[in-house]
Amino acid sequence: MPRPAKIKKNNNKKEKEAVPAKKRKSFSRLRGMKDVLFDEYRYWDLVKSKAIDLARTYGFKRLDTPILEPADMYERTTGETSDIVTKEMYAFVDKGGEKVALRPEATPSLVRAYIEHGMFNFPQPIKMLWLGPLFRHDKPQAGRYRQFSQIDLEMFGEESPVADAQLILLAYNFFKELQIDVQVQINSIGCKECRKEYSNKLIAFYKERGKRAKLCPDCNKRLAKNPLRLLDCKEEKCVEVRTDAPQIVDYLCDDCKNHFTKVLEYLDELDIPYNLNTYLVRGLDYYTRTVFEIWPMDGEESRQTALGAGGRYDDLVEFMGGRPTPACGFALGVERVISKVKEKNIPLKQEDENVIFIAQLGDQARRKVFGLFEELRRSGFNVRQAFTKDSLKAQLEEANRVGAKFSLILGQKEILDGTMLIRDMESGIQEVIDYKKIRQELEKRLNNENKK
RNA sequence: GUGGCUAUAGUUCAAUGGUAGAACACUGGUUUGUGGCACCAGACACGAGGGUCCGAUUCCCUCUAGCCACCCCA
Repeated sequence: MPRPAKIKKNNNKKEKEAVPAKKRKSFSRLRGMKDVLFDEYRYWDLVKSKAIDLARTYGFKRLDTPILEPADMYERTTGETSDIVTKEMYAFVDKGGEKVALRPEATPSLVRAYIEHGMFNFPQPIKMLWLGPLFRHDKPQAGRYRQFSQIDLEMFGEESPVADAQLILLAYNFFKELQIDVQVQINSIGCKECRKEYSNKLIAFYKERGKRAKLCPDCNKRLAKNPLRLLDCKEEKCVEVRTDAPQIVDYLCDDCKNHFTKVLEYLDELDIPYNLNTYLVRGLDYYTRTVFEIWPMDGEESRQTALGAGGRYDDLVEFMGGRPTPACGFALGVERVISKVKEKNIPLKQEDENVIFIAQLGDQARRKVFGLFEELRRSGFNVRQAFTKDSLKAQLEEANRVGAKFSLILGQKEILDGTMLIRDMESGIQEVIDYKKIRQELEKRLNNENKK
């Protein structure tokens, strides 16, 4: 009976809309969202603490901003034509009728905070370290999630090229210390004035006869909307046309050229390997002058997803209603960095050392040992326990799992004698010790360990 | 948004048009006051819906999800 089958097939498509209404017995993660479980979290700790330590030594101070912000803040800064805003933003109207968005990037929030808290009255420059989740409704892929995290470093109120170079140095050191080989791609896209001039030249170039036909459809649109992005296209035909295109470095005004030259000089001075990439333009509207990306130096050239990116945005503070304030910054993609760390098999810190496990038998012992645990913990010992378990076997299993060096065991017999057992977990040898001398005994044994 | 590959236990993977296996992990036991090793036992899976068929985890379709590439981006 093939006929009923067809009818049902048609029904199937209609059911598609009804799926969410279906009763679900269990729940699963939303698309593109990740749970970070215990083992994975060790990598997060490594990456975050590296960023925090490094940033602190360069004088960056940490701050946080809300996850929810006014949606139009991004529309007006990130770019009304950018994919981030037009296609990927989690935006909705809240109960108060306000159009809000889950932040798709950090910089606008940080600029907003700078202005809102009158940070121009603080000693300049303001150096910020920010890290947290961002949201973009993308199609999930390698190194891309709908909720992802960035580490952001921003510097406000400093026009000097030293600032640019220092940020790049910081980013470079971050990767170096994580043992990830990277290369800095760098370019200058000038200021409002010289970029405009270059932009016109570029449009003129691409409008020369025959060229438009060779470009991909996207690039034809870009020509009207955002001509700089033509340089970014990876389509073979477009790359070919591009080779003869005018280069922005030749059109920078004196100030911009001077600024960029200095940035490069500092990088030379610091021995940071960089590639002057005249095709590098960033996707966000607010960048001026220096722009850069951090690329992994892999054998495979195919995947050239940036691990981090940033640049200068000298007009943004004023544009968002603040005083004219030069600024620059960059962002690192935490998930991408972590996947590189994993790829390189970079060793994580060792698990806890010198763990003392406390085991008990019977209610009376359990009660007594509660106090001992607290006492030892306060004295700085690395203590562990499994007081919910009754059998000694189960407790020693746990001791083994956490890699305990010694286990202290208290049972009825020991309570009566005023003693406790100390078991060396490696050798299995155990001795009876005076309950009152536990601390001394532990100190003695741990000292001996360290001497070895 | 477009395209390719995939979907079996907690994990990594098998097999099969007719009752789905292993390894590791987990729980219990050998040892009712002693972990690691060993041995024994146990629990746990065919992503969802539909079709073909006597019978589908297997073949077909749709959906969903994952991975990957494009777009874009960190």
